[in-house]
Amino acid sequence: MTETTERTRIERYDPTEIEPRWQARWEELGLHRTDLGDESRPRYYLLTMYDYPSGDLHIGHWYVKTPTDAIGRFHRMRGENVFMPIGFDAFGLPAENAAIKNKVHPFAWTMKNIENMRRQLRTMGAAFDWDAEVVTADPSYYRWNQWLFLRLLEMGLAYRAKAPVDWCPNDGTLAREQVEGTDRRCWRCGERVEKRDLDQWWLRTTAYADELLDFSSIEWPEPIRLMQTNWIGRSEGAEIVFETAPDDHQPGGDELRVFTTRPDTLFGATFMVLAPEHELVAKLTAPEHRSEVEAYVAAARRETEIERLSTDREKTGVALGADAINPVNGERIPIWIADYVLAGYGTGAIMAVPAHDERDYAFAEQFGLEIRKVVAAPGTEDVLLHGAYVAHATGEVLVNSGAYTGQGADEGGRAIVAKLADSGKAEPKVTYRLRDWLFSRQRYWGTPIPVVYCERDGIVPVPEDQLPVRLPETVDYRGSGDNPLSRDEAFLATTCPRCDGPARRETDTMDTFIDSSWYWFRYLSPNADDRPVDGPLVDRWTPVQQYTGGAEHAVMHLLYSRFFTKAMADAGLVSHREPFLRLFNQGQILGADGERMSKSRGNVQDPDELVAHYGADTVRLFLMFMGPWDQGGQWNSSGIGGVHRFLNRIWTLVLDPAGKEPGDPDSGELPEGEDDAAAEATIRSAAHRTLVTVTRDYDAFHFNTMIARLMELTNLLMRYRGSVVAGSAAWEEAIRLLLLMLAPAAPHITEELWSRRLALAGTPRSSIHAERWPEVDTAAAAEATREVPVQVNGKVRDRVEVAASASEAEVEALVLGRDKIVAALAGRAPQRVIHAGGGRLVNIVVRD
RNA sequence: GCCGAGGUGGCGGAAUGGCAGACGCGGCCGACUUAAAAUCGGCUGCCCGCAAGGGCAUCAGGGUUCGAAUCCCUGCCUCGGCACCA
Repeated sequence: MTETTERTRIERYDPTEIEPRWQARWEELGLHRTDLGDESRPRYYLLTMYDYPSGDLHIGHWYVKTPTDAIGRFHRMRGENVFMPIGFDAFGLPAENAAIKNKVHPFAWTMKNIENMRRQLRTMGAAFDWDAEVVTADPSYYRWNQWLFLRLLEMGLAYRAKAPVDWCPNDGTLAREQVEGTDRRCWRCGERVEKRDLDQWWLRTTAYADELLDFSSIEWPEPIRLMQTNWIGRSEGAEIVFETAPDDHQPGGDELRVFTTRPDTLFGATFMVLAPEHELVAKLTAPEHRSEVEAYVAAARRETEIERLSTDREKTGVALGADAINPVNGERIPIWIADYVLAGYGTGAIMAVPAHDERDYAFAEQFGLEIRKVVAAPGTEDVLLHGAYVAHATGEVLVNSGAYTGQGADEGGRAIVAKLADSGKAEPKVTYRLRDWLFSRQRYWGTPIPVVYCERDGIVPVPEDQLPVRLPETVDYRGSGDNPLSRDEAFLATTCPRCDGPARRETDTMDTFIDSSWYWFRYLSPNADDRPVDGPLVDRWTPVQQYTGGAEHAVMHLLYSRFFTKAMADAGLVSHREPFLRLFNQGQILGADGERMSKSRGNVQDPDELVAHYGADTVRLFLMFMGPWDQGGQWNSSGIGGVHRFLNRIWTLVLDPAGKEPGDPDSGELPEGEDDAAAEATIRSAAHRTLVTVTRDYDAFHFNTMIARLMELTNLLMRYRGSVVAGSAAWEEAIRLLLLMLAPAAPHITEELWSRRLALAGTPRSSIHAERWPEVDTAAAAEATREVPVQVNGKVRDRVEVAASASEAEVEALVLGRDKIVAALAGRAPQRVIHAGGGRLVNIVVRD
């Protein structure tokens, strides 16, 4: 029999057989169940964002989860007790919409999807601890949303109030961050959002505004921190009190408070602008302006329904026919209303300083109002303005500012505030862009808000022992507009817990972001039926060490979770104030067309198909190999064969080291100039050097280069396959290291090969995933010689091979004698010789 | 408009002050095969040259440096976030 036919007997690498077998086995062994009570090892809570059970896993889910799994497996091999739970964000609109469309109950639809996703998730071979699973639509979860809500209510962090809110005709009320784009569309359905005055439930996120700006105890990516910082939008300034001036139609004397970040420009205030919704508008409007003002206010109410093209459209507004008095100089200045002043920010009124604010400048130009320069950069005091001067130059001084003229702008501003403060006309003030979180929703498929409305006692919380307030199972959730729960008389009618009189239940449900604001705590005790979170476990296991997920949640989920953690800390439920110590945002996988993957575009890559063809290990590896994890990218499957071939080579290498490929010209020969000992040293050195970089790459989540290094090692071993050193101690060690290093990324093939090797060696079976991460042998990793590139004036002209231990003087002597260098120097004397990077390179500097 | 990330072969990308293009895809050539596939080996940035060798090259332009894809300045382009927040 020839070697060729012998070779054909080697079993083919067949992931479709191997992978389900090991997945079943791991589950049987409970390999991925975390003993939360194990204190013998350091704990590592690794969290990846749970998913909405839309029904289908797409490649994007794999892109987040499989590298995260590799991180978890790596940490486990490093001796840590890793907890990697998973669950489902199971409340939300798509279930309800699907229910309306297909006439299935949202619960049935959701649970069917979860079933399917559990199956798909298992095909990843990820080490999720399924025992910790939570499903937020389950009463055993959402009752604790209700419990937490009651606690927040007690603490004054939840409240009900009437305010102009964002309203989508399909989806009802929305949080501010759920309204997207200049033209203000609903983040879910894309419909135009309107403003409505409604009584709604709010969470007082603004109570933690300053603390939310402090990231000093967490390691989050700079872009996310910036986005949150900008979203919170802290502005320091002053509140200044203007008074209305008396005139024919009103007596004056009303306070008009404004917030400004530029009190130094107070002398430049030449008019005031109120938001159209401002409470004093009606009172201040002069009779001859009334019709015009009322028309403008009405138009502003419809504003969001009107085509809004861009933020730099023309300014509009109308004068009220009343004046205010500038407290700093007693000057009368006209009061206008305009929609560029927002009712919801600051005091809903501004002092307009056209000379030093672009918007005020545009408005003043539009309506011919006075523009008075009061701040000037040094030497520009007499220069005419051609636009608002807003820059902050050093040495700016006040001009046209009465007694303050000539003072530095900052110092003058402080002095003006201090002076006015004496008479109660000003106070330093900090204002935030952040608003409280509107979390009540007029939909069925969410957590019922546990309060009742009593005719006698008003709003009464449902007592704890009556939780959960369950969602009624049959309800007419079809149709739009009003709230489905309000159509269910049986749900609606109740008695007041306080007076036993007739009462009606709240029919709003909670925003699903409530569910995700604390779910990682619940993973630690998903079945506890007497408390939301387990104090001792929470103390031991949280904050989460590493969180992974998309950056699209920057100002929603990630900010809400920080808020909840702080609120829960203040409620005494947890002992720390930040949820996630380290955050990593992986990039997004786009469709082959460069667009977001979506069913409607038809550009969704189905992972099941790829798994059926190549196996999960190949898909995992390919996703990690594509590029840096935080970068994402356009889907293009054309390279996946290369990764699959890599796994095939490893398979061959391990199972058939002595094989000689038919047609391989070098097979069986050692590289020229290498004897057995040298070859073994080369192999050992390569394996240990690979271990150094691979360890570093796992730590830094640089999976693409990690895999490249393993490919290099594989390619190197491939050159020795069939030679006398194949099967040597060095070879065996390299194979062992290769499998261990690959195990976190490709768990199935490595487990299979590991078990076969153990069987061959007659050693008792054990999982590769229970092995310890190998130690580097630094002596073996060292190389005997190094190659030094030699530059002349920065251009590489030669390379020399020197002993690793060669001194700079030795290298220099050798280099200067080389033919190519002598030629390149062309008789010129070296002016300087630079030995760079600890002997990595030599640069000879000569002058022409 | 403001804030942020980025721009490197035909393609994904590597190198974050020291050999530009690791690794992979694709392509070309060869081995094996009746043949093809699979597999294995070699070559593959562009230009000049038979070759040895040389020149050019990291969006564009300038600067710092012995040395720049990397640092600085100016501009262009792509992607993400924000949307008149006083």
